[in-house]
Amino acid sequence: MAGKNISDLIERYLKEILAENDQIEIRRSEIAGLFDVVPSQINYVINTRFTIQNGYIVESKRGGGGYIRIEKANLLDDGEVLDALISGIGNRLSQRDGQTIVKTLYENGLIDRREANIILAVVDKNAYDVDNDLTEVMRANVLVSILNHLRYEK
Amino acid sequence: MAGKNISDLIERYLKEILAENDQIEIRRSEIAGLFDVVPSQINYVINTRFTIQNGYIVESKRGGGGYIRIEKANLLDDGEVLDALISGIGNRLSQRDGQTIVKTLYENGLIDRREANIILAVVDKNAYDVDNDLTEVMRANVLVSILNHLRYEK
DNA sequence: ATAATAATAGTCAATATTAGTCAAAGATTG
DNA sequence: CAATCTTTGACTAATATTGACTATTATTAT
Repeated sequence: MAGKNISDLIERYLKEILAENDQIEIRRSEIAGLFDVVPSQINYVINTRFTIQNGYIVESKRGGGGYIRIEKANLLDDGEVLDALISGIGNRLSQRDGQTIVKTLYENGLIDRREANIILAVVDKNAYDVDNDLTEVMRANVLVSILNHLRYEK
Repeated sequence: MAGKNISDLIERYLKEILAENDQIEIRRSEIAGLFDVVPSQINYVINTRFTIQNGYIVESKRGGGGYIRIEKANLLDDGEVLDALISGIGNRLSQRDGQTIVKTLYENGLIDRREANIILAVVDKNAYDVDNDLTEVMRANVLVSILNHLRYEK
């Protein structure tokens, strides 16, 4: 629990700031310098400790003036439904199963009609111009991405 | 929101003026001088931030009395907005351009915040678990599929 | 009129400045 | 000891900045 390793210290440092601001913007190299680690360790900390499951949204930009921004997500209380749906999706997903999931989301009040229609477009077999095997893989991935975004609102 | 590089500052400056006038006419070298950058950086800003996907139309003239004019595109109905956006998408689409499109959809009232959030999930770089080339192709396909669906709902 | 010159903007590629990925090596834990 | 987590760094990718060169239009000189 304490902070035996540097990643934990970096995590704690960032979370202390986030306790007072609901968003921070860092320069990766600065934080790395502060803790005397290689810059990519900051990515490691973010990928392991600031995920959406942990309640954080991370955005970044490269190039001059680049940054990494960490934001506290405003989590909704449908997390468990979403967890269940996500774990039910494997590596691939048929159009039919996708439609079933959309229906479940709608019936549980997680999305309205218009939102359902958008997601149905994503699940549609014509949305991917590749062979069926790859389509099923892509469909699974994209739908999971959507479900994860339904965890919070901006 | 981001604004630690000069291009962002120039963008913001121009958009502040455009918030009150629906068109502006600048002398490239003047703006460059104002921000102390080389003139061609103004082209960079325009090409990356004032495209049709962003909802702007740009015209210019060289020679004495030359100018660059930036105009807010005044698209009449939703169908026209969708046509313009779709025509700007080729076979591939970067995350950045995808985000720009979502923003334009929102600003034109075609989608609300929650819907924007869903489409952002589709456009997110983590939504496709394949190499970047294929991701860009898939992203273009799926987003076009969504845009076409937006035509027939309401 | 025509040609030369000045006054603009456009293009493109080199360089600079960031962040991201990935896998190997090392450390910790059970 | 095996599994997992952390640390490191070489390589990659995205974005921004710069400047040399080009293209277009207007003005001036002949």
